[in-house]
Amino acid sequence: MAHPTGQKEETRARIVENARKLFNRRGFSEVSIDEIMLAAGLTRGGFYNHFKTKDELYVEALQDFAAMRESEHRRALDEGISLAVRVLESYVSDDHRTDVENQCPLIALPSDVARAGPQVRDAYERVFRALAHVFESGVSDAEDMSAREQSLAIASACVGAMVISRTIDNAEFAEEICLAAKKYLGRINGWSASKPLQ
Amino acid sequence: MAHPTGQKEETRARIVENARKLFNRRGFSEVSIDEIMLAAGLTRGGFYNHFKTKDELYVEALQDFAAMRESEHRRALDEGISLAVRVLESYVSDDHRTDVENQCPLIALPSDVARAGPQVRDAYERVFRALAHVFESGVSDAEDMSAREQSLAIASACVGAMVISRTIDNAEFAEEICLAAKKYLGRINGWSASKPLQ
DNA sequence: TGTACATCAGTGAACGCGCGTTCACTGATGTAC
DNA sequence: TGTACATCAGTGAACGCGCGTTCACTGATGTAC
Repeated sequence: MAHPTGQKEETRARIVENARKLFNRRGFSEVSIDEIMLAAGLTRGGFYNHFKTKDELYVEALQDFAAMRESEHRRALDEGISLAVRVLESYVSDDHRTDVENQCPLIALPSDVARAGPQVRDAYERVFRALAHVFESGVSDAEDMSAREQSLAIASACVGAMVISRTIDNAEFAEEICLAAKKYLGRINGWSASKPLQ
Repeated sequence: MAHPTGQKEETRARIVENARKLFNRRGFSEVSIDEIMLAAGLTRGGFYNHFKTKDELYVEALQDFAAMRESEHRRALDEGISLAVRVLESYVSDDHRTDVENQCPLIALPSDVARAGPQVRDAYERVFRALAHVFESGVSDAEDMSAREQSLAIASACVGAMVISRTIDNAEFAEEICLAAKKYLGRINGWSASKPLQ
């Protein structure tokens, strides 16, 4: 080893982070390796010291996000915090809509992922499961619908509202959709910011 | 005019239709003009007799879909048919999920459109408004939420369920999400296949 | 009705360009002695 | 402690390839006479 310990890992992480942000903003195939490396303060050629292919980086970027979210949720759970309300509030929000770089990839990349390989799709599914899991703990089993079923519907509704509002050009209408969805879901579940569960 | 009347229009429509299906399946930038023209039984070079750029075709494909849906809805309205239930049933369904080529572009192309120009995004918005409009007629104003607000939430929830379930690799899970969302939305609104509104 | 001509939808080769990937090289830094 | 050497993360030129777009050409068909 003729290099400082951990430097390679740090560089790799920097590439992944910059890639995630660029992918979020402009999509997988529209972002070149050149751009990613430049954003990370490096040059084209070095990419292949870290990744075998561009696809491998894509998987990595999604897994990274999934792991981050999972550990956030685990931490909150350990502290006994009920997340359902606060996740709904922050996920389906104008801040989240406009913060493109750090947006949830469920929102930023659905079409890209739908056409990608199984590893990429698995990583995406993992992010979705984490989101649904949060809601599952915020609802109760009902006679005609299990908490799990409800959580899948709620999570996909959150994603849908954000996907649509990110795609709509008209900011006012985008915001309206965002707010309507938040209100609708909160109302159904008896959730509100002022009256959090537990 | 040294050519049969309407032939050029017919050819153009064939190109648009094939493009729409290919875009739905694989996305805008992943489909080449060569492929589209081949699918329409023509060769590369002729494309520019019909369109100035590839982007123009993209707009056309979306507008075509929007117009089709709008006229379908108008026809149903004229016949006094309430569409909310039947659109929910058919939109959030496994048939719709797997029929990739004829799928609603709201589901197939959100990320692509989010990065496209204003004309493309306007055409996409038009498709969404048509969907929301259908639901608006199926709900009533409530004390805390107008019918319009509810319809935006419902429409975006439908799209979300389908976007997620199309992206998920695992068919069983995809189907579960689809069914859960349909059940959830139907139940909230007192809609069911056996008990349609009106 | 028959013939010469004009039109233009469609053809296919060619062009630039950008991108993913490869590769020979560099030079800073850790290690052996 | 000081010096020679080995390593390997990072560099940047070069490669193929595919794609959007252009363009000179073709040939079937409608029109003029």
